[in-house]
Amino acid sequence: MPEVVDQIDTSVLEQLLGYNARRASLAVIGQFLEDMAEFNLRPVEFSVLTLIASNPGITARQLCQQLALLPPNLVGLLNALVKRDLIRREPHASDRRATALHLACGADKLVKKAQSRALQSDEKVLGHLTAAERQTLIALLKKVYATPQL
Amino acid sequence: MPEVVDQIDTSVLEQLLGYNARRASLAVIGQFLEDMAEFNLRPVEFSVLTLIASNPGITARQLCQQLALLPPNLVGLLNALVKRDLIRREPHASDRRATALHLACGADKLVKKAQSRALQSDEKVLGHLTAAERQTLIALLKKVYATPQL
DNA sequence: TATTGTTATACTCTATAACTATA
DNA sequence: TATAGTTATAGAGTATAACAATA
Repeated sequence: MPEVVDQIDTSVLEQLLGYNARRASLAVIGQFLEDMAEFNLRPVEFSVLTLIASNPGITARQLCQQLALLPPNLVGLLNALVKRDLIRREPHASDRRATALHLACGADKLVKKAQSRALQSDEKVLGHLTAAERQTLIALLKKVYATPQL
Repeated sequence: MPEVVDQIDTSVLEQLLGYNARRASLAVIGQFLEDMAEFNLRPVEFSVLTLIASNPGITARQLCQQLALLPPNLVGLLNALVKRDLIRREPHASDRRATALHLACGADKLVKKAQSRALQSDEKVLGHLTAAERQTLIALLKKVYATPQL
């Protein structure tokens, strides 16, 4: 039993998926936060704006399902985006309980810029991976979460 | 512009590393929490115990660096593990400011069981991936976080 | 009776400043 | 002067219960 630890043995942790996934996520999110600071967008806000841009009229419930958010936690986020004139709430066409979410006029420009910046952020983190490796990585991540766990 | 969204278009998000990494992490951590409930160990507690087991005498500062924790947030976690008789704090051999962390007597048995269970948990999440795919996934995740971002 | 959105609230996780004792 | 550990505290993220309006 060594009295003083100099080199840390992480061999057990390093073979576990969760440990590696968490450390990779920290690296990706850290770079994302840095690159998105100019737009003042956190990852969830970026995802919400992107889904609204690609799916005009989407409801809060659909956003919650897609992004694994709980409805009470989405309310304040949407309020903030409305206050920043990035989105607007409109009456839903067929369900008067729901609200249809749309980008505010002019917000599509900012969203496009942010999306381009997000791709650049990925580029930084994945810069030392080949194109094939990147595709493989994303495909394998999808395979992890896109399958019913039964 | 569709009035009602039925099928959600996630094509933009799905090409981004952060989105896929987050969803994969949620799946992995969810399974981990379920499988570790019997031991009442959260992911961070499991990692701390594993590092102490593999590195007897490791200091709190070394744990913080390895697991990306902030010192104030580790204190309570270690206190709880001491109270549960899983670890003990001992004087450091060469630095009287530091404390050397060790597993408590008998805790190695629980840690080994938990590590075995963690591997089983990975097995569930990765069950539909081939052995080669799993190795590739972990290797690529390491490549993402183990490289200087410059 | 079930669902959408909302309020209020609590619990966990993460972050910062400041202190002590040692180096 | 710098570092290891600690305290107190604040903020962000995530969770449940309950309500009004609508299906």
